[in-house]
Amino acid sequence: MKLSSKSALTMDANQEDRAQAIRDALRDAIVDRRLAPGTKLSEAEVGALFDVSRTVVRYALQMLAFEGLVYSERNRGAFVSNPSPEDARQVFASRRLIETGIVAEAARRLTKADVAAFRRHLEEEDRHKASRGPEARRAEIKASGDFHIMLARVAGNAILEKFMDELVARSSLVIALYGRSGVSSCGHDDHALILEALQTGDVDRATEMMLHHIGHIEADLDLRTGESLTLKEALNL
Amino acid sequence: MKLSSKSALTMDANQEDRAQAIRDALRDAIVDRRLAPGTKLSEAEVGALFDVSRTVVRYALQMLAFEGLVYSERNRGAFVSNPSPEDARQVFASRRLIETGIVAEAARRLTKADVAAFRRHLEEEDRHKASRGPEARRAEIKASGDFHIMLARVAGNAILEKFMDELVARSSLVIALYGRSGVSSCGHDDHALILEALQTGDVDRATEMMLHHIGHIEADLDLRTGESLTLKEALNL
DNA sequence: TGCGCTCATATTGCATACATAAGCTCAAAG
DNA sequence: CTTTGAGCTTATGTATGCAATATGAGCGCA
Repeated sequence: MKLSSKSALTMDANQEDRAQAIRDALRDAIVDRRLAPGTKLSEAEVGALFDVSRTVVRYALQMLAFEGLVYSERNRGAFVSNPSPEDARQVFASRRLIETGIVAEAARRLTKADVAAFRRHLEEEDRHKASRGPEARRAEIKASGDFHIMLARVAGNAILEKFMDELVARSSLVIALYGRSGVSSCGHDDHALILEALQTGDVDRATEMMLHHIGHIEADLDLRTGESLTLKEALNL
Repeated sequence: MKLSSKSALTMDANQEDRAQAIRDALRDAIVDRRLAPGTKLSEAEVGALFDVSRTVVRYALQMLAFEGLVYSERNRGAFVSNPSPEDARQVFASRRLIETGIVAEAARRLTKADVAAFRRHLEEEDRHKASRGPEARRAEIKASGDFHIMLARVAGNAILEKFMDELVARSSLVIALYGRSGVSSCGHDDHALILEALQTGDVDRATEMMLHHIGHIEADLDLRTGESLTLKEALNL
């Protein structure tokens, strides 16, 4: 079953890690909400879909578990994470802290090439924002996260960059779960404002913009649904 | 070969994950410098030492790779990480950022029980500091890291706590590699000062103490040794 | 009817076997 | 004497088989 080629996954020059490809595919699916929180990710099933053995699948699932997108219980298997409202708050509290530092460092290191890359990225974000349909919205959310990952890369700290990768992925899941408006991520062109502040070297303003931005995202969440979601969790478990 | 029992590992109520036990044992060995950076961690060899199959070992090695204590190259195997001076700087830059946030949050949440636990811990640290011998120094370094992990736990953010786990482990490796004085971690009773500031609710002072503390640790490193270590890297690879 | 128990089934945990790539030895040629 | 390459050796990547455990059905009993 060559379902692997159907999975939006290239698998092309596949001499490289298939486990990583599977991880990416699953991550996309989770972040895009195609896989609902609580969904069981059976090793055999995933393996059949990608035409690999359980060994490789286990490897991919373990990576996702480290990122927090999947949780696994011994002798029970792996499931798509179902972050609680408290988890969501912690994700954004962490982002406030880390992205503040990233902005400060990125402001010092920003090159003209970086600015150009950011501009291109913002244009792409706008394109997706202008388009309609679920596919465009998917792309928009992904691009929105990529902005923050780009910023982390500019900051030049590989560790913080890794942390941001994880936080962005978790954020996407949280937004998918608790997001109210469709275009939850960046209705305010916050990214453009942040870039502008960074260009002028105004670190304080860039930091403030970043905090506002994160605030916007979090404000769009509906984290007060406690009861029904707790019930849902119970059902999923 | 019941070498597993020799490995300072309990393996006692071993119905739980052996992979995790192996990971912990390897982590301790790496952090304690019993395993030199660059050392190859052969799956078969580790498996023989712990009397488990390669499957379990791979799982443990993968976890360590995620933590950054081990790096693995495809078709070549896993090796103890050999962080560069730049890596070391990034570790401490990350710690400055994250521990600042942790201190602020911990100050708000600190309970009397927490204070008591910290006091007990500081006494233990002092005991180790007073003792002589490599074993005591090992224990001291470990206890020093545990202080920061305890603090992260008090802050009540599971994500930041996980990040700190990783950063403390990486720090230990870096200190083992580049530390100048033996008692590199906390010659100044910084931990006591931090706790004191936290107790009085003086967040600014606690933050300042923390930054000083991290500064002390980093100042004790000799990160300017570039050449000889690069050579060593070449030899190890 | 409701509760608990046993057994069947499916899935994971782990070990092992096979496939494949990297490294090494040694020899031969320039 | 150096260097290059073929073949061997060893270790990793992957698949698969077996044992152990959790889930669910069916049945018996209060």
